[in-house]
Amino acid sequence: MSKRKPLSELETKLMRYLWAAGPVSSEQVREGLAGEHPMKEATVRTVLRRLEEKGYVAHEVEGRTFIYRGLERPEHVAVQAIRQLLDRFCGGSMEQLLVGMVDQKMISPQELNALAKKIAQRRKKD
Amino acid sequence: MSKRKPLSELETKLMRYLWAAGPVSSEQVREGLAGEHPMKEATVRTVLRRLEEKGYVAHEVEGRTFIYRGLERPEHVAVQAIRQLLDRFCGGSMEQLLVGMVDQKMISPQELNALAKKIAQRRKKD
DNA sequence: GTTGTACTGTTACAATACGTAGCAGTAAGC
DNA sequence: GCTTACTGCTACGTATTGTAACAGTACAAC
Repeated sequence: MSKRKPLSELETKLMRYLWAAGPVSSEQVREGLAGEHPMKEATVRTVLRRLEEKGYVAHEVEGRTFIYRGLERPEHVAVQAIRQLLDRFCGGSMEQLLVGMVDQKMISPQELNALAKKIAQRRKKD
Repeated sequence: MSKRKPLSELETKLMRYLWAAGPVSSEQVREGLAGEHPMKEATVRTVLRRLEEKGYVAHEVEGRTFIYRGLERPEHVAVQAIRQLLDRFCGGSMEQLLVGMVDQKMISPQELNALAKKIAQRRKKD
């Protein structure tokens, strides 16, 4: 059940680029990240391959070129990671976690309340 | 700014024990985890030392013995990790993250709403 | 149809991180 | 002094990560 290997630092960078730029070739990835993190093209391909092994991306062949795309929305990856955090640090208690967020001023009680309402509202339209 | 190394699997186990058991010696940690994860005492001490280097625990000397304690509440460690997740995967948007949680049925809109209210209520008493 | 060219497939290797310890040193108590 | 109970320092195999070269192959252009 989605007990996937976590993303390393560099892998995360590539994923972010994939999510932002949509389906791209390895060369495009290299160019896109050249400023932030220069790599040889072979390096990029290795990381992409590993990402595919880990199940985060897939590729399709276009002509002779592999076009990669992220398999999941970033929020989903984040949420899966949070699920682990919950178990590991908060005994699975979502309340504890939210309280912690408020404590650390990650979000104010007002904002939290407003967001919760907003989300509930939007959900009603099913 | 709190750009700390993350906890490994085993390190997390030790932290959980420290949080649950309060200030303890390395030997106590070993005994406490003997069922779940048997280790030699030297191993326990190495992990504790690394935890201290990473800034998760501190020790004080009692007689000849080091007594370790966790520096932060577990929820805080979780929240810090979430902060990173937010930046890395949701462009810092808390809303996106909460929506993701609801999408993946980590929490229902109703529960979220109720918790938000509860937390806001409790906060008012300052 | 030979020769580049543009890709992918395979393999390698150094640097960390992790789990697991051993051994040396030292202070305390007997 | 000798033993005990600790800590300090060091080591080491394995896995992961970042980095990449080299080999093979198919299309493209002569």
